Amino acid sequence: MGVTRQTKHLKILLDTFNEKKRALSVAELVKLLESKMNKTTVYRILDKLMDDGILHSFIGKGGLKWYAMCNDCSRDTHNDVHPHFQCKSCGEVACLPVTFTIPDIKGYKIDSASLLMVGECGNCA
Amino acid sequence: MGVTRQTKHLKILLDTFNEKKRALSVAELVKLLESKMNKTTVYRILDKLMDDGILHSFIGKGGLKWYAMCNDCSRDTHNDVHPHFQCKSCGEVACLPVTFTIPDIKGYKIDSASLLMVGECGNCA
DNA sequence: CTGTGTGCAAACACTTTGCAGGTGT
DNA sequence: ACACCTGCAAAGTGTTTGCACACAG
Repeated sequence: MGVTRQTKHLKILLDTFNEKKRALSVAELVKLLESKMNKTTVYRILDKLMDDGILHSFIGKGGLKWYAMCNDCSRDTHNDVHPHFQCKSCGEVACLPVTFTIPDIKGYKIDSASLLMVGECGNCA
Repeated sequence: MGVTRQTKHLKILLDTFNEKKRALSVAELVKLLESKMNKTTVYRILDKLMDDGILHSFIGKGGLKWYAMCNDCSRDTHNDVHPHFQCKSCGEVACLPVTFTIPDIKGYKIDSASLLMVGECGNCA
Protein backbone atom coordinates (compact mmCIF):
# COMPACT_ATOMS: atom_id res chain seq x y z
CA MET A 1 0.00 0.00 0.00
CA GLY A 2 2.44 2.59 -1.10
CA VAL A 3 6.10 3.03 -0.48
CA THR A 4 7.01 6.10 1.53
CA ARG A 5 9.14 8.21 -0.74
CA GLN A 6 12.05 10.30 0.38
CA THR A 7 10.86 13.76 -0.52
CA LYS A 8 12.24 17.03 0.71
CA HIS A 9 8.99 17.76 2.53
CA LEU A 10 9.24 14.55 4.46
CA LYS A 11 12.78 15.41 5.44
CA ILE A 12 11.81 18.89 6.63
CA LEU A 13 9.18 17.43 8.90
CA LEU A 14 11.48 14.82 10.36
CA ASP A 15 14.18 17.45 10.88
CA THR A 16 11.69 19.58 12.75
CA PHE A 17 10.94 16.80 15.22
CA ASN A 18 14.64 16.03 15.62
CA GLU A 19 15.44 19.65 16.32
CA LYS A 20 12.62 20.39 18.73
CA LYS A 21 12.89 17.08 20.55
CA ARG A 22 9.40 17.39 21.92
CA ALA A 23 5.77 16.85 21.03
CA LEU A 24 4.32 19.25 18.50
CA SER A 25 0.72 20.06 17.78
CA VAL A 26 -0.52 19.95 14.22
CA ALA A 27 -1.47 23.61 14.48
CA GLU A 28 2.07 24.48 15.53
CA LEU A 29 3.60 22.45 12.73
CA VAL A 30 1.38 23.99 10.11
CA LYS A 31 2.31 27.48 11.26
CA LEU A 32 5.97 26.62 11.61
CA LEU A 33 6.20 25.22 8.10
CA GLU A 34 3.76 27.40 6.21
CA SER A 35 6.55 28.99 4.20
CA LYS A 36 7.93 25.60 3.21
CA MET A 37 4.88 23.51 2.49
CA ASN A 38 1.14 23.50 2.30
CA LYS A 39 -0.87 22.55 5.37
CA THR A 40 -2.48 19.70 3.45
CA THR A 41 0.96 18.25 2.96
CA VAL A 42 1.69 18.51 6.66
CA TYR A 43 -1.45 16.55 7.50
CA ARG A 44 -0.68 13.90 4.90
CA ILE A 45 2.93 13.39 5.94
CA LEU A 46 1.99 13.17 9.62
CA ASP A 47 -0.55 10.50 8.74
CA LYS A 48 2.04 8.52 6.87
CA LEU A 49 4.68 8.81 9.58
CA MET A 50 2.08 7.57 12.01
CA ASP A 51 1.39 4.52 9.83
CA ASP A 52 5.08 3.82 9.56
CA GLY A 53 5.45 3.89 13.33
CA ILE A 54 7.81 6.87 13.27
CA LEU A 55 5.45 9.16 15.13
CA HIS A 56 2.70 8.56 17.61
CA SER A 57 -0.19 10.88 18.23
CA PHE A 58 -2.54 11.77 21.02
CA ILE A 59 -5.28 14.22 21.79
CA GLY A 60 -4.29 17.10 24.02
CA LYS A 61 -6.26 19.49 26.19
CA GLY A 62 -9.12 20.91 24.18
CA GLY A 63 -9.13 18.13 21.60
CA LEU A 64 -6.17 19.24 19.52
CA LYS A 65 -3.95 16.59 17.98
CA TRP A 66 -0.28 16.27 18.92
CA TYR A 67 2.50 14.20 17.46
CA ALA A 68 5.78 13.06 18.91
CA MET A 69 8.65 10.81 17.87
CA CYS A 70 8.26 7.18 18.82
CA ASN A 71 11.12 5.67 20.75
CA ASP A 72 9.75 2.22 21.12
CA CYS A 73 7.28 1.70 18.33
CA SER A 74 7.44 -0.20 15.08
CA ARG A 75 4.93 -0.40 12.24
CA ASP A 76 3.52 -3.61 13.70
CA THR A 77 3.57 -3.09 17.42
CA HIS A 78 2.53 0.45 18.01
CA ASN A 79 2.81 1.21 21.67
CA ASP A 80 -0.10 3.53 22.31
CA VAL A 81 0.26 3.70 26.04
CA HIS A 82 2.25 6.89 26.17
CA PRO A 83 1.46 8.97 29.19
CA HIS A 84 1.66 12.64 28.27
CA PHE A 85 1.66 15.78 30.28
CA GLN A 86 0.27 19.15 29.27
CA CYS A 87 0.80 22.35 31.21
CA LYS A 88 -2.44 24.23 31.75
CA SER A 89 -0.56 27.54 31.82
CA CYS A 90 1.82 27.47 28.89
CA GLY A 91 0.29 24.56 27.00
CA GLU A 92 3.60 22.73 26.59
CA VAL A 93 3.44 18.99 26.22
CA ALA A 94 5.91 16.41 27.46
CA CYS A 95 6.13 12.66 26.98
CA LEU A 96 6.39 11.24 30.47
CA PRO A 97 9.11 8.74 31.23
CA VAL A 98 6.67 6.48 33.02
CA THR A 99 5.48 3.04 32.15
CA PHE A 100 1.79 2.61 32.51
CA THR A 101 0.15 -0.79 32.48
CA ILE A 102 -3.38 -1.13 31.22
CA PRO A 103 -5.64 -2.51 33.91
CA ASP A 104 -7.65 -5.59 33.06
CA ILE A 105 -11.36 -4.92 32.96
CA LYS A 106 -13.86 -7.68 32.52
CA GLY A 107 -16.25 -7.29 29.64
CA TYR A 108 -13.87 -5.16 27.59
CA LYS A 109 -11.12 -6.13 25.21
CA ILE A 110 -8.74 -3.21 25.47
CA ASP A 111 -6.28 -2.54 22.67
CA SER A 112 -4.78 0.73 23.67
CA ALA A 113 -5.05 3.50 26.16
CA SER A 114 -4.14 7.13 26.23
CA LEU A 115 -3.36 8.94 29.39
CA LEU A 116 -3.12 12.70 29.55
CA MET A 117 -2.18 14.49 32.73
CA VAL A 118 -2.83 18.18 33.12
CA GLY A 119 -1.15 20.45 35.60
CA GLU A 120 1.75 22.84 35.82
CA CYS A 121 5.21 22.32 34.45
CA GLY A 122 8.44 23.27 36.19
CA ASN A 123 8.67 26.62 34.42
CA CYS A 124 5.15 27.76 35.25
CA ALA A 125 4.87 26.51 38.84
CA MET B 1 -21.47 34.43 38.75
CA GLY B 2 -24.89 33.45 37.74
CA VAL B 3 -27.49 31.20 39.22
CA THR B 4 -28.48 28.25 37.11
CA ARG B 5 -32.13 28.66 36.30
CA GLN B 6 -34.62 25.87 36.01
CA THR B 7 -35.59 26.17 32.40
CA LYS B 8 -37.36 23.60 30.28
CA HIS B 9 -34.28 23.24 28.11
CA LEU B 10 -32.16 22.40 31.11
CA LYS B 11 -34.69 19.80 32.17
CA ILE B 12 -34.77 18.19 28.73
CA LEU B 13 -31.02 17.78 28.76
CA LEU B 14 -30.93 16.29 32.24
CA ASP B 15 -33.76 13.95 31.34
CA THR B 16 -31.81 12.78 28.33
CA PHE B 17 -28.85 11.81 30.47
CA ASN B 18 -31.11 10.11 33.01
CA GLU B 19 -32.84 8.14 30.32
CA LYS B 20 -29.79 7.03 28.38
CA LYS B 21 -27.73 6.33 31.48
CA ARG B 22 -24.49 6.58 29.51
CA ALA B 23 -22.00 9.04 28.12
CA LEU B 24 -23.20 11.13 25.19
CA SER B 25 -21.18 13.05 22.65
CA VAL B 26 -22.04 16.66 21.96
CA ALA B 27 -22.70 15.77 18.34
CA GLU B 28 -25.18 13.10 19.40
CA LEU B 29 -26.93 15.43 21.82
CA VAL B 30 -27.22 18.18 19.25
CA LYS B 31 -28.76 15.77 16.75
CA LEU B 32 -31.00 14.16 19.35
CA LEU B 33 -32.40 17.48 20.52
CA GLU B 34 -32.41 19.51 17.33
CA SER B 35 -36.19 19.58 17.24
CA LYS B 36 -36.36 20.82 20.82
CA MET B 37 -33.57 23.36 21.07
CA ASN B 38 -30.84 25.14 19.20
CA LYS B 39 -27.37 23.63 19.15
CA THR B 40 -25.97 26.78 20.72
CA THR B 41 -28.22 26.15 23.69
CA VAL B 42 -26.99 22.60 23.98
CA TYR B 43 -23.39 23.77 24.13
CA ARG B 44 -24.19 26.42 26.70
CA ILE B 45 -26.17 24.16 28.99
CA LEU B 46 -23.48 21.48 28.87
CA ASP B 47 -20.92 24.07 29.87
CA LYS B 48 -23.02 25.16 32.79
CA LEU B 49 -23.75 21.64 33.99
CA MET B 50 -20.04 21.02 33.85
CA ASP B 51 -19.36 24.06 36.05
CA ASP B 52 -22.01 22.94 38.49
CA GLY B 53 -20.38 19.54 38.78
CA ILE B 54 -23.40 17.72 37.41
CA LEU B 55 -21.63 16.47 34.32
CA HIS B 56 -18.04 15.69 33.58
CA SER B 57 -16.49 15.72 30.16
CA PHE B 58 -13.67 14.08 28.33
CA ILE B 59 -12.22 13.86 24.85
CA GLY B 60 -13.02 10.67 22.99
CA LYS B 61 -11.44 8.94 20.05
CA GLY B 62 -10.97 11.44 17.26
CA GLY B 63 -11.07 14.48 19.51
CA LEU B 64 -14.82 14.71 19.99
CA LYS B 65 -16.16 15.87 23.33
CA TRP B 66 -18.28 13.59 25.48
CA TYR B 67 -20.30 14.26 28.61
CA ALA B 68 -21.55 11.96 31.32
CA MET B 69 -23.32 12.28 34.64
CA CYS B 70 -21.05 12.69 37.62
CA ASN B 71 -21.58 10.28 40.44
CA ASP B 72 -18.95 11.56 42.76
CA CYS B 73 -18.34 15.18 41.86
CA SER B 74 -19.36 18.43 43.43
CA ARG B 75 -18.86 21.98 42.23
CA ASP B 76 -15.72 22.27 44.32
CA THR B 77 -14.05 18.93 44.08
CA HIS B 78 -14.39 17.81 40.53
CA ASN B 79 -13.00 14.36 40.17
CA ASP B 80 -11.45 14.38 36.73
CA VAL B 81 -9.85 11.01 36.93
CA HIS B 82 -12.60 9.10 35.21
CA PRO B 83 -11.32 6.22 33.15
CA HIS B 84 -13.46 5.85 30.06
CA PHE B 85 -13.74 3.18 27.46
CA GLN B 86 -14.62 3.65 23.81
CA CYS B 87 -15.35 0.81 21.40
CA LYS B 88 -13.42 1.16 18.18
CA SER B 89 -16.16 -0.68 16.30
CA CYS B 90 -19.43 0.87 17.41
CA GLY B 91 -18.03 4.00 19.06
CA GLU B 92 -19.97 3.49 22.28
CA VAL B 93 -18.50 4.97 25.41
CA ALA B 94 -18.65 3.63 28.94
CA CYS B 95 -17.51 5.05 32.25
CA LEU B 96 -15.34 2.36 33.78
CA PRO B 97 -15.95 1.32 37.37
CA VAL B 98 -12.27 1.49 38.15
CA THR B 99 -10.38 3.76 40.45
CA PHE B 100 -7.23 5.13 38.96
CA THR B 101 -4.60 6.82 41.05
CA ILE B 102 -2.44 9.48 39.48
CA PRO B 103 1.21 8.55 39.63
CA ASP B 104 3.57 11.02 41.23
CA ILE B 105 6.03 12.47 38.77
CA LYS B 106 8.85 14.69 39.83
CA GLY B 107 9.03 18.04 38.11
CA TYR B 108 5.30 18.18 37.40
CA LYS B 109 2.41 19.37 39.52
CA ILE B 110 -0.46 17.29 38.25
CA ASP B 111 -4.02 18.49 38.79
CA SER B 112 -6.02 16.03 36.81
CA ALA B 113 -5.69 13.18 34.41
CA SER B 114 -7.88 11.64 31.77
CA LEU B 115 -7.60 8.08 30.75
CA LEU B 116 -9.27 6.73 27.65
CA MET B 117 -9.09 3.08 26.74
CA VAL B 118 -9.93 1.94 23.26
CA GLY B 119 -10.88 -1.57 22.29
CA GLU B 120 -13.95 -3.69 21.70
CA CYS B 121 -17.03 -3.80 23.83
CA GLY B 122 -18.98 -6.93 24.75
CA ASN B 123 -21.44 -6.50 21.89
CA CYS B 124 -18.84 -6.08 19.15
CA ALA B 125 -16.28 -8.68 20.25
C1' DC C 1 6.84 5.52 -17.36
C1' DT C 2 4.03 4.77 -13.19
C1' DG C 3 2.71 5.48 -8.89
C1' DT C 4 3.30 8.84 -5.21
C1' DG C 5 3.49 13.39 -3.46
C1' DT C 6 2.05 18.33 -3.58
C1' DG C 7 -0.56 22.84 -3.89
C1' DC C 8 -4.72 25.07 -4.13
C1' DA C 9 -9.41 25.84 -3.35
C1' DA C 10 -13.46 24.19 -1.68
C1' DA C 11 -15.98 21.51 1.39
C1' DC C 12 -16.67 19.71 6.15
C1' DA C 13 -17.46 19.22 10.99
C1' DC C 14 -17.43 21.14 15.37
C1' DT C 15 -17.51 25.19 18.31
C1' DT C 16 -17.91 30.09 19.58
C1' DT C 17 -19.73 34.84 19.36
C1' DG C 18 -22.90 38.97 18.87
C1' DC C 19 -27.08 40.57 19.30
C1' DA C 20 -32.09 41.01 19.62
C1' DG C 21 -35.73 39.28 22.03
C1' DG C 22 -37.82 35.91 25.55
C1' DT C 23 -38.14 33.90 30.33
C1' DG C 24 -37.47 32.69 35.38
C1' DT C 25 -37.44 34.46 39.98
C1' DA D 1 -37.38 44.71 37.07
C1' DC D 2 -33.34 42.45 36.36
C1' DA D 3 -30.43 39.02 35.38
C1' DC D 4 -30.24 35.11 32.97
C1' DC D 5 -31.48 32.17 28.87
C1' DT D 6 -32.42 31.29 23.90
C1' DG D 7 -32.43 31.33 18.72
C1' DC D 8 -30.42 32.71 14.67
C1' DA D 9 -26.85 33.79 11.70
C1' DA D 10 -22.21 34.55 11.08
C1' DA D 11 -17.61 33.76 11.94
C1' DG D 12 -13.74 30.92 13.73
C1' DT D 13 -10.88 26.76 13.87
C1' DG D 14 -9.10 22.45 12.63
C1' DT D 15 -9.35 18.79 9.16
C1' DT D 16 -10.43 16.44 4.76
C1' DT D 17 -11.23 15.99 -0.27
C1' DG D 18 -10.92 16.50 -5.45
C1' DC D 19 -8.27 17.50 -9.01
C1' DA D 20 -4.44 18.98 -11.94
C1' DC D 21 0.35 19.01 -12.01
C1' DA D 22 5.17 17.65 -10.31
C1' DC D 23 8.47 14.41 -8.84
C1' DA D 24 10.93 10.01 -7.14
C1' DG D 25 12.18 5.49 -8.28
